[in-house]
Amino acid sequence: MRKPATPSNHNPTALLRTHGLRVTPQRLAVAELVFSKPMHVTARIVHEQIRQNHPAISMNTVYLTLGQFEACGLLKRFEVHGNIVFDSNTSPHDHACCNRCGTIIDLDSSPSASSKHTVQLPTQLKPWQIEGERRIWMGLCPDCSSESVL
Amino acid sequence: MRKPATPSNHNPTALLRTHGLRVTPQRLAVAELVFSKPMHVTARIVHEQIRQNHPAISMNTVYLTLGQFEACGLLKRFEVHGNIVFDSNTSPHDHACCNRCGTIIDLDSSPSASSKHTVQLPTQLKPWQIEGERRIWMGLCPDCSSESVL
DNA sequence: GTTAATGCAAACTGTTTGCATACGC
DNA sequence: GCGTATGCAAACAGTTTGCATTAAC
Repeated sequence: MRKPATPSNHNPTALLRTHGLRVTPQRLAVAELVFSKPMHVTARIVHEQIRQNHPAISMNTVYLTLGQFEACGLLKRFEVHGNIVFDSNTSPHDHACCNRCGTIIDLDSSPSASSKHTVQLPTQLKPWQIEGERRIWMGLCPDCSSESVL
Repeated sequence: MRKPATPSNHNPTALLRTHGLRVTPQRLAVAELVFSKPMHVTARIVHEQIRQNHPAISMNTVYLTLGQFEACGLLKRFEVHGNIVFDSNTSPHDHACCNRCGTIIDLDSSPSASSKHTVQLPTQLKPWQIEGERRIWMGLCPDCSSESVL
């Protein structure tokens, strides 16, 4: 039995260890949840989900854990409608958010879109030291927009 | 003395009246502040400013008034770092925000930029009913980035 | 006089902090 | 055993709500 050369995202324990984080049941549960697939979660959602198996987990722990995952580069944080949302897809991409149901989707960085990401720094920002850019589209998702017609 | 054909932004009283809002001293003070020039303000900032001349104005009134101005289309609301910011520039444009000092600037909709605004709807969003799009650049403004070198 | 705006206080949400205890290493 | 993670509670900021009073029309 040989250790894999690179830690797998599918092995939360290894993932925590390689980032210098102690492996605790709570942390493991959060990791299993948020790294199981690309997703967008708030602290509240994580807390509710984890509490099903760990009834005693506190919001404090959830916030701390998500913050540490972000500090490690495992999660990205953004805001929508005043809520902090953590995204397990850490590659640069835009989002769309449904104003009615709150669904958030990732937008592909298509070839044309990705060139946008790298080139089009507005000339006004040349004297700035830009660290990143966030773009979010707002509107109604297909489900909600069809409902609103009815 | 003749009434001008179109109400001027420089006449806050007329501005309120043409939008069906009663003219009260507090509302007038808020209007004079936020429409005097393009600016970005939070409810707290408005409250602090107005209180210098209207010591009794409440946060409730500020929130209500800003919300009404938004409903009338006189202000646009966006978020940055978890704060609700009201923008008296209601034409579509992007923002840049300094992560250190919090300064927010408007980005010009240059010819090339404005074409972006109209055309580049990601194909993924075709089944969506998109109402708008927000883009914000984060980083250090010229002042803060030069300080960080020292 | 009718209706809406105001101010006060309280409620509420999301987030952060302090601290004693429990537990991974 | 050492040092960090946890849970609890309290603090905190920003925002919203309820309601009696006041003021605009």
